[in-house]
Amino acid sequence: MPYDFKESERKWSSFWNDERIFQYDFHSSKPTYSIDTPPRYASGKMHIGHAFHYSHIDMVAKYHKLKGEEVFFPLCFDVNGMPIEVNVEKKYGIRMREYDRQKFVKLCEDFAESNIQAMIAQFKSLGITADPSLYFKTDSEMYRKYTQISFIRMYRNGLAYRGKHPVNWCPRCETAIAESEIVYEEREVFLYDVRFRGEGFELVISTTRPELLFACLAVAVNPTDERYSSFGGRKVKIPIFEKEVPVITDEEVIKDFGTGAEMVCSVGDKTDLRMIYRHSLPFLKSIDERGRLTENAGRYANLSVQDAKKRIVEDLEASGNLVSAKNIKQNVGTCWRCGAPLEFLQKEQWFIRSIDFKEDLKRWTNELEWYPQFMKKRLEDWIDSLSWDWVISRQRYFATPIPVWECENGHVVVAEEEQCYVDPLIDPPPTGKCPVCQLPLKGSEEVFDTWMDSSISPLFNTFYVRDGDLFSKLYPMSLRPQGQDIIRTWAYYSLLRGNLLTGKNPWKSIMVDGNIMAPDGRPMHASWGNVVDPNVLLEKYGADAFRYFTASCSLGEDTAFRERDLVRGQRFVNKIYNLVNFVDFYNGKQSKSDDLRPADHWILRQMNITLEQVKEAMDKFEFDRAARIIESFVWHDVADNYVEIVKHRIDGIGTFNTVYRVILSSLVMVAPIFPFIAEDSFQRAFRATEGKKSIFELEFPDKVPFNEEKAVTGETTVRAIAMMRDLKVKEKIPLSGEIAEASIFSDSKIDVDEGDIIGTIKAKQISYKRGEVEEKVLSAKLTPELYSVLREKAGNFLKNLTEDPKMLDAGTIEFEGVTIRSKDIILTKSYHIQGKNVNCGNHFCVSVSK
RNA sequence: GGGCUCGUGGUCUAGUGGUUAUGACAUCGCUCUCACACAGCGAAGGCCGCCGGUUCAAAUCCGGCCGGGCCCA
Repeated sequence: MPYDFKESERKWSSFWNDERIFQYDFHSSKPTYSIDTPPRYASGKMHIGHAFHYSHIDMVAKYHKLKGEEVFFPLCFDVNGMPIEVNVEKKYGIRMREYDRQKFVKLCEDFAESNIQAMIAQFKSLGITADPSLYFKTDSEMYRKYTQISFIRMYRNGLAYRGKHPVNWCPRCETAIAESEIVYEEREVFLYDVRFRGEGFELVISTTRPELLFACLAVAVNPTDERYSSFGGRKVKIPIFEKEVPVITDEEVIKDFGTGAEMVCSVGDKTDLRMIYRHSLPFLKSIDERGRLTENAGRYANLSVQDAKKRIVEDLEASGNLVSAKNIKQNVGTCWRCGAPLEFLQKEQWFIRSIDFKEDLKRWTNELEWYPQFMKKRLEDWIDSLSWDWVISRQRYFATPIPVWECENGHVVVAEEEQCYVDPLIDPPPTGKCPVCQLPLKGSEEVFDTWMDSSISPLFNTFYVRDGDLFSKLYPMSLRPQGQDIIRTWAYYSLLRGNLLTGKNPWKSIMVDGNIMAPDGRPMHASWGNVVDPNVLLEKYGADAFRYFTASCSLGEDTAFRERDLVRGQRFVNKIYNLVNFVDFYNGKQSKSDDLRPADHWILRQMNITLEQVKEAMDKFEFDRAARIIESFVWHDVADNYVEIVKHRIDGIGTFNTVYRVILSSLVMVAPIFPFIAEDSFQRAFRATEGKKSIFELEFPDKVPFNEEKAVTGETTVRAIAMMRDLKVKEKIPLSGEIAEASIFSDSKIDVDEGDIIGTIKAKQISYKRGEVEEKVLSAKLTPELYSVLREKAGNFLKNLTEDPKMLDAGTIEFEGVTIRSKDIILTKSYHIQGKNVNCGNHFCVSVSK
């Protein structure tokens, strides 16, 4: 009966769940390994990226459980924010801002909740055993309560404050637009070169927005631009408006865009915004909510942007200050709903101080262990590039309300911690009236940036505020696993919040994953038709095979999806299934006791090496490496070689115990990657003897003792047998057929286990022969050390050696004044024995005769 | 435009100084071999993206270019 992965997966995922195999035990004496699980976004269907990323995390969880740690791996969902709002708008054909706010929020909650059961089922189908007893949802009042409390604490410590910052604004819809609601379109626009005059010089700037001339705060040039090297710090006058502004230098100015001089306006685009912060320029309101110029524009006030542009260009031309105008293509941000070009508008916003902590942030970043290392650089670069504090307020509906009230004079009252969770649009303020001017207070309509919620996950997980004892036990967490795309958001904000609120990093290590690309190497997009559905794959190959693919992806790198890895994974699962059949079949059928033989010592040595290497790889989250090492051991050492050798003596207790132990250890090693076949195998063939409920209650195996000398003999035996079996196939002798004689050809004494050779290849006798082999040196390999000694003589030496291999016989060779030991040289030879097919390894050849 | 990253047989991947470059999938041969034909053994297939530099020696280090990916509040 072949392995029925569907039945097995159904059975064991329910078993793990029912038996609470992966439930965290708060009273355990084992050390805790805690994972700050990325809350899965509750917008619906499972994408292959989710399946990939959570499989990696699950491998870490299962590996650490097998290492004997108490694993804290919460099951959690992220529910706030715009994608769900958009889904709800689509589903019901409504528009958020035209709909009753509380009703809309309710629709969002229901929509998200309706997806969660399906997502839990998806996790189960992948063998992902996040712990339902550590469950949270970022829109629950319980969770939002701590988002609000953390804000209140930061506010009381002066870390949260109110200030002005631009938002993207649609002048037609008269509403704020989130970054992800912006649709960028390439449009033809005019680039105008405009003359600014200074004392004794003039400067021609290039701009696509002459209507903002009046809001020009400075003219910027690149500091490395030789044309303008003497201009920095001087003053120029804005044409028409005759206002004087400074010339500043900024590296962000692109030298070959237009004239290489540009005006910094309040606020034309994002570059302007960064320069305003960098050079401490004042904000000046230039455009109002309806997209008209403000009174700061003087006689152009109240004109629409388009009309003002036309009038100002005319006036520039009339006054001789317009040098030229030419067509260029430019990406313009437009409203996703109405297509109108967006404006940047100054609005009151809430901020969290972060610029003050740049140096601290870099230190905190450095204190983390990064996997892979290079991801750290991305966060450092991000911190370096910051120009303003974190803006945490959003003008949306479905998120945690900012717990503040305001009077009409702008005095702010912040909620008391005891009130939380609180919705200021529903609940009364703690003070009744404004304590400053006694006017009525109005609840804030603003909500938090969703990163305010998600970035307290390590605090929420560790019972911050809720339970001091647990908090000191669990914080900081062991690991933050996350995607590379959110380093500058989730990782950054969590690091900042964790430290500002507790004075400590939220985790010890961070593991950053890449993305799964479509098979064509591009990102998956529904519109490109290259989306791969993980459910189809699970149906076809099973979860273990899918996990094998995910394991084969190097951490931190983008990987194009490749179905053939699932094929390989499935075959490997099948291989394991059959190996366990072998063990199961012979279990208890031993009739005599026997001692370990060289091949047994050899397989134990190989197992020890494998255990060590797998541990090393898994500790560094190198799943691809771990998978390769295990596969090579299980498939080649164990299945192809060892099992063949022990078949003739499997009736011995010692032999069987070694097979049993090697295969059980292999199962434990592979269990984080292949949990289903590992559990299924354990239950079938090992549970009764091991006395544990699940394979995940075993411990990652320790090294076992073996005899090195015998292992070497074993290795030679294994090689000899492999070569002889190959010869039998070539000579068309059935592998089960008997042969008269097996011969070993060598110039020196070869130690082998004759019993295993005879037993495995079914030979009547073994003969040793010498001197009959004709050798030809094909190539020679030198150790790196030898290369560093020989240096430029290396090439010449190798040439001589190939022509005259006898020079090696001396043990040491004098070559152009250098002494060389022959054991530092590895020769590859070809061998011939007259009239006979032979197979050869490094030191000997073999042949078989019928 | 900037930062980081990847570019290796038909396809995908291992390998970060040492001279016939690892393995998988696909292809072709031979074998039902008593755990497994989802297997075993074997064969064919590569100017290691391009150009230049460092070195006795470069897929590997450095520089430039080309192409893919993530991010840029």
